[in-house]
Amino acid sequence: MDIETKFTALLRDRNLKATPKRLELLSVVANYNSAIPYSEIQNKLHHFDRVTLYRTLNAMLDGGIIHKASVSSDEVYYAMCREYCTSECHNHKHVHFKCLQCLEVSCVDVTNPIQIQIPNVVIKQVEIEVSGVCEKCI
Amino acid sequence: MDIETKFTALLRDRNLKATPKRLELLSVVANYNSAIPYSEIQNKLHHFDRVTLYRTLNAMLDGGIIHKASVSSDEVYYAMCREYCTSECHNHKHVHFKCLQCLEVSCVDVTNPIQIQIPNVVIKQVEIEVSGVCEKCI
DNA sequence: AAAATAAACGCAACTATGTTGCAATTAAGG
DNA sequence: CCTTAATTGCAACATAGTTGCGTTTATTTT
Ligand SMILES: [Mn+2]
Ligand SMILES: [Mn+2]
Ligand SMILES: [Zn+2]
Ligand SMILES: [Zn+2]
Repeated sequence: MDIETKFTALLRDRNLKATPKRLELLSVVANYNSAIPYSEIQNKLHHFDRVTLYRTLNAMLDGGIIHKASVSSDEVYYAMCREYCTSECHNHKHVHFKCLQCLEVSCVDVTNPIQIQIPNVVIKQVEIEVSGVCEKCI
Repeated sequence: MDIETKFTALLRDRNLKATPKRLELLSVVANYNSAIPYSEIQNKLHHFDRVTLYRTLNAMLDGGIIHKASVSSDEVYYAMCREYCTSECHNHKHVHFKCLQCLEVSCVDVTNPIQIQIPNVVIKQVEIEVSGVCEKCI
């Protein structure tokens, strides 16, 4: 089964029409070797209307198909969800790493499970954003 | 030594003039019982010019006097720096917790040190954003 | 295969924050 | 009190977010 068929099935599974725009956006996000910055999506999809891009991204986020990987509140990055996610629950066990040199953001699985405890508090979600220097930039 | 004198000294230490605007902003941020959302700063300082607020916040961030406590990319929250920080290095050992119920964001010290390791990568900074339900909202 | 329908799309319009330049004001030091 | 460099307010521009609405289209129904 080719990637386009896969995306079509994925979209329909989330009750979203498999339109050319959505398939194109997904292929752009999926084919990027790391988390893709918003500006890069714009570059690659400059023929999209601004609002369409906005709504398409939101639909994918809401459908649990992509997720944000923003690190340190500058540009927003997007990456495919690997696990099964929904709008309410993005089940990511990984962390986001941003290289301060090449500005690449990637989703990284950590071996040792992160244990965070806060007294008298119910923890629902933990997001970890790591920055430093990546393998290529050392 | 009263709080205003303290802030004046703090500003001068970072080579920033201790102007009434800056002292007022700092007192607003410091007197808030948790991390203060941007909109709340605006409410309390509606007599500030938009650009002045923008530049004052930036000066405080750059001077390592306040820091951002943004959680999940909605509104930006600000809090006083407790440790000695600079623009390049905000030395925060704490995590940011956001209550999904009351939307309060707070800086929380964690007892057990968080250990994150990523192979072939130099880690410079780790930011942890926790969300859930706070003590008051349980 | 054609028709029906609900969703998706493009365009216009508006809001909000970020950002810069410049002239006027003001804090800090002598 | 004077000087000077920093700070502030205003105007102006940029960009992302957001909504409404008429048109188009993917998918379902006949
Ligand atoms: Mn990720
Ligand atoms: Mn904090
Ligand atoms: Zn790198
Ligand atoms: Zn709460």
